[in-house]
Amino acid sequence: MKNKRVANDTYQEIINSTLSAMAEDGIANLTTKSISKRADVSTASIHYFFATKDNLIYNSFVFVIKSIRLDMLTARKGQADPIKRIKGAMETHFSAMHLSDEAAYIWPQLWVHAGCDERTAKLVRVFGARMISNFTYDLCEAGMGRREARLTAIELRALVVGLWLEKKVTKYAAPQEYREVLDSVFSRLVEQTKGNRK
Amino acid sequence: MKNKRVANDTYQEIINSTLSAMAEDGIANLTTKSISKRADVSTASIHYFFATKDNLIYNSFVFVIKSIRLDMLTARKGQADPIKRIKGAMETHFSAMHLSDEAAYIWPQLWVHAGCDERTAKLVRVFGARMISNFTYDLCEAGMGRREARLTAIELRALVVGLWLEKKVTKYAAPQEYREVLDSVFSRLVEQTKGNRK
DNA sequence: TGTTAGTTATTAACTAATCAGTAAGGTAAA
DNA sequence: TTTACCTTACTGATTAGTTAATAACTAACA
Repeated sequence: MKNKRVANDTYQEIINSTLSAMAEDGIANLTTKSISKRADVSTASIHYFFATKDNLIYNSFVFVIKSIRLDMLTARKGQADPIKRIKGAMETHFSAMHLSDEAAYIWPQLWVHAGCDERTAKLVRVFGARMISNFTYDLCEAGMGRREARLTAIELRALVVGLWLEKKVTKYAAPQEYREVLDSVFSRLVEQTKGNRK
Repeated sequence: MKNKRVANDTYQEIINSTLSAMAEDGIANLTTKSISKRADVSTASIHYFFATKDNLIYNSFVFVIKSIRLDMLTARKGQADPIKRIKGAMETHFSAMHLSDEAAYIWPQLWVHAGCDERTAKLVRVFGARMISNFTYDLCEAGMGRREARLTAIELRALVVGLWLEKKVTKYAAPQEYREVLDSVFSRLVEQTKGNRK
């Protein structure tokens, strides 16, 4: 009954299992055994594909970042209105289509890991910088000055992260309240840029 | 050379060491041994004071939350202007006076732990809810309607969390830019409530 | 066409190190 | 002399990672 799967399946299954184990029990309780159980492979297979546990964790994070970046790119495409482009990107962050609900708990783990692993830190930094850069571009197109656009982009990015964290992790407001906040931010943004579109 | 410290010193030293070990190596690499080395006590002492490692982690988090809450209360006191009260609270979050710079890395760990430990989740929830409640009260006093005040409070709270996380963990903007963002948010807030103070 | 040689995927069984927690006893202050 | 504090020395469980063997497929060749 060996070799029942192709290699690529097993590789991805190990990553999926890593993410779901991490989401459920936290990175502190993540073991090769718990991962191997979920993926229904031996612990040796994990080392066959990823060499070390650390490397597996890093590659799982790479997968998450890539997935979200892809989703955001798709959401941006074919959207002519720059403010709507930002809205789409922010909402993608909330829904995270390609990822399971479990995997959404990965973000805080990513931040934690970035705090003590330079490779992961770089991953997070590059992703965030690109998001701010995109938002700045969009806001300029909507008629904002360069400086104001950048500051607003930083603010929007922080807002996504903050709202997302509160909704997913701490949840002390009702779910629809987070949506209302997001909506009111966008009507303010539309108001702010009204009249000076290029 | 035994018994060189009083119990309370050791107790607190273990908590401090837990926090700094967590900040440096992450909760995943937190061991009783690494803590005992930092605190310069035996691992048995940790169990003498806290029984289990889990309990030690929880109590360390309690200490962090209590410290920040105390700082925020102090910052609020004697400040008549409601908007400045909010500003003070948000800035406290950034400076976190009583805590070392290291300990500031604790927040993401707290969120992560809250994701898989109900006791910690409650701690975080109660703290955040109180902050939103305070902000809502202040905004009402500044002349906002109840509903708008609550939504703005949620937004401000998310902004603190987001900006703080980006500044401390991901840092892809320059340090003074985060300050500029915070300042522009407050001038907007002053503008928004101008004229309708009670 | 069937044999074989080689590659890839996978495992059971192991190891050496490390882990959280315990037991028993020592020390100093009250 | 009791009590609170703290240690050394241990334990059994668990850990990440290794090894040696093998199953399953691939392609070259006879």
